Amino acid sequence: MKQSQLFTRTLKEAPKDETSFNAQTLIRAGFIDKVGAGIYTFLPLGLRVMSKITNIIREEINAVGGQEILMPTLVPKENWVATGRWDNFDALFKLQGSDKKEYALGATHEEVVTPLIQKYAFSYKELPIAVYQIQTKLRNEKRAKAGLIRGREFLMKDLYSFHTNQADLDAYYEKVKDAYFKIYERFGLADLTYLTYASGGAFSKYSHEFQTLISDGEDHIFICDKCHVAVNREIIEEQNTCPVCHNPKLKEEKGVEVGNIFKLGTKFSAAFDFRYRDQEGQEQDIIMGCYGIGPSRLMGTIVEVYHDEKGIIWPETVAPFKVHLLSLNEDEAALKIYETLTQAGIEVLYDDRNLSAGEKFADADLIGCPYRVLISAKTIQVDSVELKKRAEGKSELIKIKDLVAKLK
RNA sequence: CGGGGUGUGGCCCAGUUGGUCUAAGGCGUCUGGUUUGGGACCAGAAGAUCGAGAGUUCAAAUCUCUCCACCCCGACCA
Repeated sequence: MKQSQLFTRTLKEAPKDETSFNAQTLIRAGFIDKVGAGIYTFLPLGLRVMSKITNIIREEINAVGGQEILMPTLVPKENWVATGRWDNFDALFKLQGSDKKEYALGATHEEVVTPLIQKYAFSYKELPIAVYQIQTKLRNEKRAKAGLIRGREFLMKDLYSFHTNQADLDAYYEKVKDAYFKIYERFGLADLTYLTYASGGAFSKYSHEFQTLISDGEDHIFICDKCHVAVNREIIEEQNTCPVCHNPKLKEEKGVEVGNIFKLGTKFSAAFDFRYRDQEGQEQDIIMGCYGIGPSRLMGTIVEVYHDEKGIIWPETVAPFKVHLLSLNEDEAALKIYETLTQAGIEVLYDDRNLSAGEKFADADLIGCPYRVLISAKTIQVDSVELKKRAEGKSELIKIKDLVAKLK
């Protein structure tokens, strides 16, 4: 991509109607645009990052047998009434169709997925089933805050599993837990992300959150350094030692919830009277699990974790482009390198704009591609370019002919 | 939803004891030229119903009332 053609551009100063680092920086760097409180447009750079994030999630959820579907945003009132949430879920956006029929915008999808699976899974032979979607969720949060961390409209991967018995759910739950850590590992967040014990509601002792430590986090958690697990503030009263090793010395930290997995038991299947026939022909309860992870929130979290005073430092797995190519008055040679790298399958953002060197450097640091390739009169004299990692201070001269191999 | 704060060209902001505001400056944008190793320089230009509405006044960005939007703290986050 040539930067002269990229929609949109960077800002020198952040708009003052955001104070969180992730929102300020993503807006300044041209990844997102703010539409209202907790409502954002994802611009080309931002959407590229989002696609990288969702693809990684997709791969790992597919690997544990999740099948991707896409459910509607518009969910009829009767579905919510069936589970009692029409009146109890106060973050629902409700609206009325031209036929006076009422709907709520999808804030979560147990109300859609449960009757969906019910139409197909009559027998133990069909089970277990796990389906998921990556879809925009709408929640009427009383206070949106912290940029992408808590929006009123946000992207969510929600996986739902249906089982014939508790042991099967328990086993699958552990598989998904492992998949989540693989996902965080690929975002470079595994070290900072703690499996966190949270309230399990009526059907299990605990649910599990995945909390990533950030200085600006909205949640308070109590971590055990030895076991790399934590306890959420809501249950610290009853669980004041490490749930794994019973270490009583838990350290309070601030985190952001980047995932949540939940054993739902029969709560939703019962609401829809969803049962199956076992081998003896007897009717049995369906046991459910649900597993959420928010790609847009993750994007904000990654920015909160990976940055310096100059801008973002994207992990290579989610960077909008791998390479930012800067030309200092060597446009002809730079274009050749751009084409060579692109043909080699390397994602390049080529800054072909007629700007001062300092401005190009500043933008490259702000946008945060992992590698910066610089070509100037100085480097061209020795048939080279200067290669610098965004995360590191030093740069090295690389022969132009070796560049593709170096970056592959 | 309770408390606090802020609204002035696309962005940052000066002005807010009413009058000299026909609203200043910086960034960005456009035109022309000179520039190019860390946010260059010169010359010129465009761009604002001062968040909205109502009111007070000879006179309102400035005072009053109502509303709206956004930010922060808290509550909430099934």
